[in-house]
Amino acid sequence: MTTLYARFAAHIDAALDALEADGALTAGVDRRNVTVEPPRDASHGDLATNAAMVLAKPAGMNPRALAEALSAKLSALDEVAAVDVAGPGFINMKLTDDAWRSEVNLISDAGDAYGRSTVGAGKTVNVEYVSANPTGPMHMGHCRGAVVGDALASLLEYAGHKVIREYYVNDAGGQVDVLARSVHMRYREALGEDIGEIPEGLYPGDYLIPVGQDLAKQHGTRFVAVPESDWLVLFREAAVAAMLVMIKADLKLLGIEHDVFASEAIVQRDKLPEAAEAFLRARDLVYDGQLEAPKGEVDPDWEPVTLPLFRSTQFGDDQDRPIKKSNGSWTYFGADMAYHFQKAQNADALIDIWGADHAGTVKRIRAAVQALTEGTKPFDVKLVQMVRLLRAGEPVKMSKRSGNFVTLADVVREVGKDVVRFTMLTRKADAQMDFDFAKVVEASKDNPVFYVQYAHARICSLKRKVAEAGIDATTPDVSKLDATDLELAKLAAQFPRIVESAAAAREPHRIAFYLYDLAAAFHAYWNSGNDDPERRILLVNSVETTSARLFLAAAIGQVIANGLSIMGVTAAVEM
RNA sequence: GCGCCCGUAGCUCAGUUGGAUAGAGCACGAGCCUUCUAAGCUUGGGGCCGCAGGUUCGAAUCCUGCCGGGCGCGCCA
Repeated sequence: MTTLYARFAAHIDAALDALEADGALTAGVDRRNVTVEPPRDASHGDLATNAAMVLAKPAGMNPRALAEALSAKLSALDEVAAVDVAGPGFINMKLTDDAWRSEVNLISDAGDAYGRSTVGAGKTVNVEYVSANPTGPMHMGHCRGAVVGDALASLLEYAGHKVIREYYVNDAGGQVDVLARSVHMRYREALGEDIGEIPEGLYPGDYLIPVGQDLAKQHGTRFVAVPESDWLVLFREAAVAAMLVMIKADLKLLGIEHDVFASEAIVQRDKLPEAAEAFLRARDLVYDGQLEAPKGEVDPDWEPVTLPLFRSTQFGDDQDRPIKKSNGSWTYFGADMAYHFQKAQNADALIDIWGADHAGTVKRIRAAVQALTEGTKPFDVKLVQMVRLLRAGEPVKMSKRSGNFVTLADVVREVGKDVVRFTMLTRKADAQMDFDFAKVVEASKDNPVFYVQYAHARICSLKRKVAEAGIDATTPDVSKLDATDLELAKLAAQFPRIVESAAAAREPHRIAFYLYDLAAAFHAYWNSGNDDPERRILLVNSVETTSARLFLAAAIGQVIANGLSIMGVTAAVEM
């Protein structure tokens, strides 16, 4: 049994086939833009399709005439009560009540699979997210990308993709050397030396103290008075490993677990950049050349240097990009390019979640992926905007220098995983957002986290009440659901198509907005029982109506729970 | 100087990839609690969708040019 919207998409497709067979429609016209949607204005009916308008032009036909022909076919369907053609060629359908009742049954039968889709066709998508430098605990700056990436990964799974959740560990650059030097100071400190203040430019955080202590325990004084070159690699690896343990623990607080932690150092050790360079040189996409001096302000230190450059301008970038530095080591871009090359071997599509401050590097990586995969692997970057932390309306001050940043662990501890995750998904990713500690825990309609959770909890409480009242609701009869009840079913029935469109657009926030709408509709339904006791769900003198409405409410609760599971938020049973 | 993102109600934001009369919450006005949890519900007012052109049956959505805001801009990560 397919869901209602999927079924009607198939009905329309079949009707168009029939029209082609009759010679009433030119064969072979592209149908990709044909949609089935609820009309904006409910008075137009339950479902609308733009098929006639979209197909008329390429078929060389009059849209109204095509609409009439198509509506004749559609009106023959059992589930269709009425069809009319409106405006320039919209086909509006009113469905029978039974069509909607059967969807309630379907939700109940499908349970936590309701809304799952196969549009992903099992294609593998690699979602790379977080990828914070392994130099300290996670702070709030990383949080939104982590949640958006994780929810997007779940959403794509729900829509039928295979998903690889990946974290790229930048353990090869200068920053991890700085980390290693910071740890070396903590190591000496652990051996009893008075190191005083941690010097400017090193990481001052206390979280490095145990790392130094461990190294002291393991190696004693061996690395105190020897040159840096003797200990740098060892200390770097130990420090990065320790940082990753912390980061994984932080991510776990948010319910996030990656499948793959890919190391930049290993990318370099395995000579992947060399392979990528050779691949590109063979196609004349890497050459040795000089970049022009930047326009605008003149930098007196500018000197032209010959470097191996990737021809990213051929793929729409503003200038070609160096893949190696003048000292012969790889640039960040050079390694990153090779890393994406590797990811593309094991996936059909790549998605990166980046902070908006990296917007300037999107073009070059896109160019590189296009060049290295010869255009065969779709690649998307989702940019995630900054979150402003507020406490009672006042911005929370953060200073990385003093180590006084707000850690992710602190925030999760204060407001909870569910609140953090849901809140991060209440804006589209590329819009800036405020996170106010007071507001996100507020128990009011103003707070979507609470509002959606509350709807689910209410439904659970209802099940308990019905049981307490001694009503046997085990054999619900959906024919007892009237037109008012079915309005809720209509909204619930949209969940599968919301999932598909959100997945296609890579926009998990749409699930959050949909759940808010569904919760609002349920609360309104519930409250209508205050004005009119006949509209209550629990009616002690009518077992049939009670069990039917409870069945409907349970279906709404199921959809809310399914949506929340995509977001990684717990569906509260009571509040 | 160039590139990217953004501009929708007084405020915070949605807008189903081009559909019909542009929506929600807050705030403001008016109703509603001996309750299946009022932790809310119903209802009213409020809009040149930044501006000007273009594309077509049809534009908040796509294209071009301006105006305004944010971010970035040679070998950092």
